Amino acid sequence: MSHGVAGRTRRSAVTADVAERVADAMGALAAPSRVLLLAQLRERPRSVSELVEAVGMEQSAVSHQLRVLRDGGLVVGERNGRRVVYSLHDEHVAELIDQAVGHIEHLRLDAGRRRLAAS
Amino acid sequence: MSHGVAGRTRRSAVTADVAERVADAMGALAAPSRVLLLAQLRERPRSVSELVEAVGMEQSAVSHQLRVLRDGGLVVGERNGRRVVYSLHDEHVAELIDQAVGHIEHLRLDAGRRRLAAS
DNA sequence: GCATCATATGAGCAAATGTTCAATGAACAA
DNA sequence: TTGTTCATTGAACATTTGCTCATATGATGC
Repeated sequence: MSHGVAGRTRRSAVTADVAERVADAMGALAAPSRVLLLAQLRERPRSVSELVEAVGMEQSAVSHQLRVLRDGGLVVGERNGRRVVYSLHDEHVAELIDQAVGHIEHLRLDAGRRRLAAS
Repeated sequence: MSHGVAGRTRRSAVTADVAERVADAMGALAAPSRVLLLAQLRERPRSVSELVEAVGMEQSAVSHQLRVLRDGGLVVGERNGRRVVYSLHDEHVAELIDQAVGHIEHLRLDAGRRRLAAS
């Protein structure tokens, strides 16, 4: 965990700067197309053309979205001949995806409870 | 992590439908202003006016963003006299925020390594 | 009733986002 | 070299987002 004082769950304050970076990273997960791409890469590394076939988007759109994911530090691409093989940046990203998907599963359970509760 | 048996990491496939809901939920975390609001609420429930003061946004903007968070199922608001007190929807949301912030801390360590690796 | 505080909501607008189309690059084969 | 395949990039465009301003709603007190 963070480098705080021993033991206690002492979360450092979320400054405007941190908030912006968090928003940036989450923004990378905030498009269905990118979630699909990440889900594919969570299974195993794939080349761009494999991704294109898997998610059914235009090749150009996939490249654009991969760029967003790269800039967000979520995936890395390695050239291999003509192909460029993408994979998740690391285990931590995989966990982040699991957490996000898990959140959805969790939410379905009590959907419809989201309106403002009157006094 | 999730509630699966160890080893058999059988994650259900991420369909287009799931991807869209995940993107929706992450979209709620994809604005600095909303991250700031959530960070405040993670500490303790707060009324709208408290939030306004804490994050330094206009009251109208805060209300608009709270609506997004409500629609996303991340927070709930309860009326208490003239005030409306908001809090995180549940523990799971708190964990999601921690995870997101934790991801940032994690990322700073190897920033600058995000360009496409040439062969 | 009216005045005031606390919050929500709608219109309008600038900025950001996600896609497609067209062009460019990079690796390989003939 | 030329041609082909795989991928990236930029421009244009429609859509969405997040804000401000103005107005509405709701609760409380006079």
